[in-house]
Amino acid sequence: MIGEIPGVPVGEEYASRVLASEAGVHRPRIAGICGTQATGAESIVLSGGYKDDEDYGDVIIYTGHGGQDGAGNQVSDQSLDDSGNAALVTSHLQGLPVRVIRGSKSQSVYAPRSGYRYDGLYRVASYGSRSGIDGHLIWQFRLEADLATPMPTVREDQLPIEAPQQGPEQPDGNDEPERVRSNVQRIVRSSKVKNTVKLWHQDQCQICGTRIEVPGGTYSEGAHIQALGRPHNGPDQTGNVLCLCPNCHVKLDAGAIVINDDLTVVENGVPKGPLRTHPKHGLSIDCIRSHRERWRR
DNA sequence: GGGCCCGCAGGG
DNA sequence: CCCTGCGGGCCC
Repeated sequence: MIGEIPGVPVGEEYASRVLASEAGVHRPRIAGICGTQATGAESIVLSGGYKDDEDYGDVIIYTGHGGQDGAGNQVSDQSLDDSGNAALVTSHLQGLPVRVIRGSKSQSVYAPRSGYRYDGLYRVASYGSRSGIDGHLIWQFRLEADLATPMPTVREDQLPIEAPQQGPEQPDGNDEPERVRSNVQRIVRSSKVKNTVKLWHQDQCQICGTRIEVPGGTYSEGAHIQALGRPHNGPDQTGNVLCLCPNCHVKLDAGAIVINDDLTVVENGVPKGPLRTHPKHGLSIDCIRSHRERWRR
């Protein structure tokens, strides 16, 4: 289950991983990432197992899993083929929320004194690879707290991390990027209907054929033909959704592209060829007509 | 407190 | 099915 677990408030504590698992907050009993490439990540645990992690409370630099020996040393490179890491990529590409759980073994000042604590929803703002402390390739994910997610409590026996001091012995400039809460983070609504359509088309744009491939995944957008809500009142059904690249999505939404009843794509009055279709993906002619009527000119 | 080893659920 | 993974308890 992606997002909040009903009945589980932010700050809920669990004495053990087994109890957190039974509550559904973080189902795996050992692994730090729960999820798959297809669904995205449900939840992650910060438990001090990866020394390259950084925890600033509302921003977390989370290291993917894999490549370790039993003693917590990186002995080989990490990969995005690893299901947990690929799940975090999907969460980024689809803008999905990820539950964050902090464990007492984390070195962070935000770690709970004992056991595990659910700390709310975060988004995967970015990700990338680098050489880790132990010299092997690691993948890291920047998680940013949702606006509704409160700053976690600081352990009383530890001081919060001080910002780097500006002193005369400091070199000019500042390599440390300013930590500012990004409230322009794009939050893409994801629905079962859109995911179904995107899966049928394997993220290939039904208009231009583009399939955006990035490390760890592919990207497309589910676009409603007839817009939802007033005054258009389009249905949230697969017959009213297209799998599109971002460019064609904008063109469809703003009327640069309309579709004829015979599924010919028309861009600014010029026929461009047939819409790509899939046998399981029946389209609503009513919705196509309604969209065309909206942009009659 | 550290090392060990027995775990199980989730995922391919 | 087999394998892995930011446990956890027990022994020393």
